Amino acid sequence: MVSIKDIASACGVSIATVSKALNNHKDVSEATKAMIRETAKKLGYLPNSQARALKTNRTYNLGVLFAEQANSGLTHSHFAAVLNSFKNEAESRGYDITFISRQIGDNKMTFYEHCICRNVDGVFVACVDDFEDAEITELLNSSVPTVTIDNKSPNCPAIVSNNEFGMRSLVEYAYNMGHRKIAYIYGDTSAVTSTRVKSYEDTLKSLNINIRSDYMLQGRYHDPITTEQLAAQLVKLDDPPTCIILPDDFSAIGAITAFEKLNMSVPEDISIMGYDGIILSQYLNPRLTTFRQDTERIGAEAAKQLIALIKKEITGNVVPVVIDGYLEEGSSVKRLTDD
Amino acid sequence: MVSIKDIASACGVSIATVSKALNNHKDVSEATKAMIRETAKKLGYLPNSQARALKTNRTYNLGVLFAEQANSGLTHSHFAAVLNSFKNEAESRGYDITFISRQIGDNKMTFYEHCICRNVDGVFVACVDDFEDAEITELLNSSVPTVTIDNKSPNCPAIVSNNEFGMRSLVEYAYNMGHRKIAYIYGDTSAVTSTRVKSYEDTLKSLNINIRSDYMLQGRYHDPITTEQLAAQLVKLDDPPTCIILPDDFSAIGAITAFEKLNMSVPEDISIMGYDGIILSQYLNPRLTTFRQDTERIGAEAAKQLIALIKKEITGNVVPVVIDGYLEEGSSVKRLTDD
DNA sequence: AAAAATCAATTAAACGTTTAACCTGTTTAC
DNA sequence: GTAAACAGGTTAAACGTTTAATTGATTTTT
Repeated sequence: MVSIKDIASACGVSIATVSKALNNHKDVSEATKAMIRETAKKLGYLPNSQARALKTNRTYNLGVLFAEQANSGLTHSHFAAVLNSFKNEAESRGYDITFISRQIGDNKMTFYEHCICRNVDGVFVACVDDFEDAEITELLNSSVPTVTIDNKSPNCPAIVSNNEFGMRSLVEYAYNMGHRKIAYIYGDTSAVTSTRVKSYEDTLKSLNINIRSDYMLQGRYHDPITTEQLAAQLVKLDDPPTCIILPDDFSAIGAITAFEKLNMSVPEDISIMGYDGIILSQYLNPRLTTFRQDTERIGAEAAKQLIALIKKEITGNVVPVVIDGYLEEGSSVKRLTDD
Repeated sequence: MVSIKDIASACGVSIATVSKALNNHKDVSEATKAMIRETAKKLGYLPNSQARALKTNRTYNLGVLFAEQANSGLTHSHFAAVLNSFKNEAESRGYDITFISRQIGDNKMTFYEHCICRNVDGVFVACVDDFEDAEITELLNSSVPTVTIDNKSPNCPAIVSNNEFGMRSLVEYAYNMGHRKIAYIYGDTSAVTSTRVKSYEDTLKSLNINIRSDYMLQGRYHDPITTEQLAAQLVKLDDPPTCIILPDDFSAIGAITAFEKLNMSVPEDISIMGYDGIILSQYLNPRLTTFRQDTERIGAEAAKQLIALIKKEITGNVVPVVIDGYLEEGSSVKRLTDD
């Protein structure tokens, strides 16, 4: 590969001059710069990013931590969409993105160690549902600039979807459609879940509806199998709900499966609502009423915040950026006549 | 950060000894190795991957080129699934993956140049439908180890899904269901498309069905909008087809939309078939009959081949690895009574 | 007992950059 | 006319590794 040294000897100047010319420093004459740039192009010179990083400690590389309990990875529609917009935004600002794993070559390591080895400028912790995990906290408490989504940590900027508003929208929608027996299968224990659960309860209260513990079941995110069992359980209650809110759209498939097996039809016999608003949701039968998260903005905002943090334009102690969404009305909720 | 130098002075040995000890060379005594490893751990030493790469020219980093005309990126279910298994396989073998863009910092560059700058060990060209593109050929003809999918190039190993078999399966299935008027909306011009078109034509011939040009329309991959128009066009023919094969499952949504608007129901009024077998396909209404590609194996095989190529265990001139799939029978094709 | 081989370490150069410090010649200031 | 400022360079060190060449001591061979 052609290096700065080759350009230097071709131009009859020192390598320092070449470096400064290519980085457009002020103490190289325009004439020399022009000549250096020209020969650089002619020789097909390309800077070696690791040599540069070694000196400057800047890699223009962002780590992405993409792991969750369900381990669906990139096939997880919602997170894939978030990552996609993160990627687009980061790339347009000159940053590459690299997935953070637990190994480089033969060396096993923690996520944090991986970041240090690779010297990423910062890391986007996406698609993580357990922020209590030892490896995650190690990373979040480290000096590596970090941005998270859906996590309220004092340590690093966070992009949070407006889960309070989202859940309220869903419950109020069901209420307005005449439902009073609204069940909720919620996901794995997490900040998102507790926000949604609180909002579910608060909204019911504000609507003067009693909170029933038999209508609240802990399920799992992105897990149709678990959801299927729980949904079946709910409709077999003596006093079953008329509407069920599911942890996410993909899990809603589980509920649909459960009702098919029980020969119940949606929304005639039972109404359901999802969360996320993935593309799939609008092609399910019936179209799913769900709360659409703005994945486009979430990802882009995460990239902006992370880069701002890297450039020290902001500090870690910021108030989370809240991204709104909207209720996507499908046809999975029946309007009850007795309303 | 703690470097090899710190360990050296802590242990009272030279940095060379430390390096060799940590890389487990033979010419360091076991006792010294043990002591060095111990202090390395105690000091929290982590190797700097760019310094190492600078000397060794091995980054343990694989580039991924992920771009197609529709520009749906990671939200493209089929390619996301392929990438996911590629990622899993690569990571389990100690390789990181980094997306290849056209910029690093403020420097704009071609894909090839990006690979050189970052010094990736190899690159996986996925999700590219135009292998004639100047930037793609520049990369494929370069010295960068490369693996492609769905592309037959003499230059680099390729993983190809068995499109001949896939299309034949679909056509024969339709035939066996009694269909004789089988149309095909095919995707953008590419090796995949021509293989499928040829297989479509060959299969019809072998079944003694005439090939009708009005039943063959060029559409686009992953583009429900275009497909919607073309599907509508097909059913308005004087002698319309009874079954339509679509370029992929996502585009099938376009056909479904078209028929909804025309008040036609699937499969009662018209039968359709997709291609890919994305998760979504089995939750469409009706469930889509489609040819399921083995994304799991395609991605994993791509990673294996690429790493083998990097390690020079294989040369570039290999016969493409063909991955089979299977027909996923849904309920979008009607059994015709007149059979 | 001398020569050869082996072991365990060190020295020093190299990978491709960046950058602080220095140098030299010209211009400006008064 | 001399000092100061500046423009446009160069030198050399450094970033954190790896590794070929070397050294010196011990062991083995004959």
